[in-house]
Amino acid sequence: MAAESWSEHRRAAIDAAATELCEQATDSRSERKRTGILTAATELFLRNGYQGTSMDEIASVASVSKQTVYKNFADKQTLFTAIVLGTLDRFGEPFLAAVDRLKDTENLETDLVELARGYLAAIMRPQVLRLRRLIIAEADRLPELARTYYERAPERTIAALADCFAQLATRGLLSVDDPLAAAGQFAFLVLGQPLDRALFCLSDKGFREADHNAHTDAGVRVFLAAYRP
Amino acid sequence: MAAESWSEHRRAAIDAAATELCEQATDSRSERKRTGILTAATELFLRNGYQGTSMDEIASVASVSKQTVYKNFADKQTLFTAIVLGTLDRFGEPFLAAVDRLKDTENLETDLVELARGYLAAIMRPQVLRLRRLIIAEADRLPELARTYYERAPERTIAALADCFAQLATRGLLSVDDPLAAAGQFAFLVLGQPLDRALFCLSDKGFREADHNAHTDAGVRVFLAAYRP
DNA sequence: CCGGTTCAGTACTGGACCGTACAGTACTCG
DNA sequence: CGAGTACTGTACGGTCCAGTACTGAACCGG
Repeated sequence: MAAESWSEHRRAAIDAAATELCEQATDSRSERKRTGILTAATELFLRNGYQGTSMDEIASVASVSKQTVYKNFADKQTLFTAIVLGTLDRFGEPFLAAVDRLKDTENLETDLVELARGYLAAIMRPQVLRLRRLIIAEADRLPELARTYYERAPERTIAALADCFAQLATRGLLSVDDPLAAAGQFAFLVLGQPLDRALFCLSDKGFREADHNAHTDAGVRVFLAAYRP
Repeated sequence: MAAESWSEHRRAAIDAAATELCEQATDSRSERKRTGILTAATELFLRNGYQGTSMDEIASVASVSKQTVYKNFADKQTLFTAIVLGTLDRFGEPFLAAVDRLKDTENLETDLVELARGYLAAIMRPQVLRLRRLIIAEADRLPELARTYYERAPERTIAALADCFAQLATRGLLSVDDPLAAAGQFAFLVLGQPLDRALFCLSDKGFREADHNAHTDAGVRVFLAAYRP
């Protein structure tokens, strides 16, 4: 039963990612309705939360009958997980590519700062923050989903960083004996405080770019102080 | 209106803290009922969340009529904020004292590791984690409460750490020019990854004490590499 | 021990919302 | 163009829950 629900998650996620990617191409009417439901539901879930969003509302915003919603998604949870896993994949990829590029850096310090700034900017986007909060909020009701998110977003990113740091170590640019630990330290030196604050004060725009840059630079400085050969 | 609701929060918090502190002393019947409601509601809110807890349930667990609940607390939100601010004060104090003691350390490295371990252990207690998740989950509905929690828990702790680091700097034991930034870095080197993971996988007991200690020690090592004179 | 207050128990109101049913309409494809 | 499918609109059943109303009983100060 758990496995069945799980494979359903996977399918839904793949569908979501696919439809999101090709936006509104040569799709039949059904497909267009489906994407309309997905975008409307994404918007509403991210803005009003899971409990705060009703299926009637989703149908209304998507300009679709409620019955059509239920024809495409068995129930509210299925729709929700489809959206979470879809947006997850959509936002995660670009940064992983940036991490991979860092392996070949010619100027570690500069590029590491740039990577860190991009990392922070990526995770501090309101949509990403809202998604994070949403999943944390529903982690009791949907533990499987929360775990999947954790594995496919933060953990995956840190693993990629670790891979990168290991590579840099073989090039003699870093001196790390435990790349995974170093990656975690790097991530939370850069993200920790802003992310924590944002989880509580999402509405607050108080953090300006300048602060973020200063914070990021200081974090990288500490990291390099510990791991520069 | 905002100010009024705010002062109500304050009063409720003070009441809660007071009643919690003197446990079950020489209180009149009303007071005993009130504490009963608070403990029952705390238990239920922390275990089942805000939406997952009904006022009927609270009354039932507290062995009290629903009307009595409403006589003591105007509505569900008021009761909730009273509990959050009460438990906040109850859990925050001990660690702040430990931070203060570090100012007079004779062996910085050892004591810093010990402090870090205590910090992590304190924040990884299930009750604290649940409270954190609860507040994050309701941050949209109760932004004022979320902000208050942030200021009185994480921010306050980091400020205390900064104060301590500044003191250690004057003693020549650390070399910090921005104590607040250093405190934030210390905090998230130690807490960041375990806390982030726990927010998503609360049920998962996967993190053992040994892992925590190794993680903490590594974090302190990085911190000292950057800030040792 | 007595008069007023407080409380338990319970029932009720009003509303939100998930998921389904159904009858009629629009679309698609052979 | 016609058969079959998908969609609309609306209404409905069932459930849950916050907050109120009311009655009789327990408590407490004087």
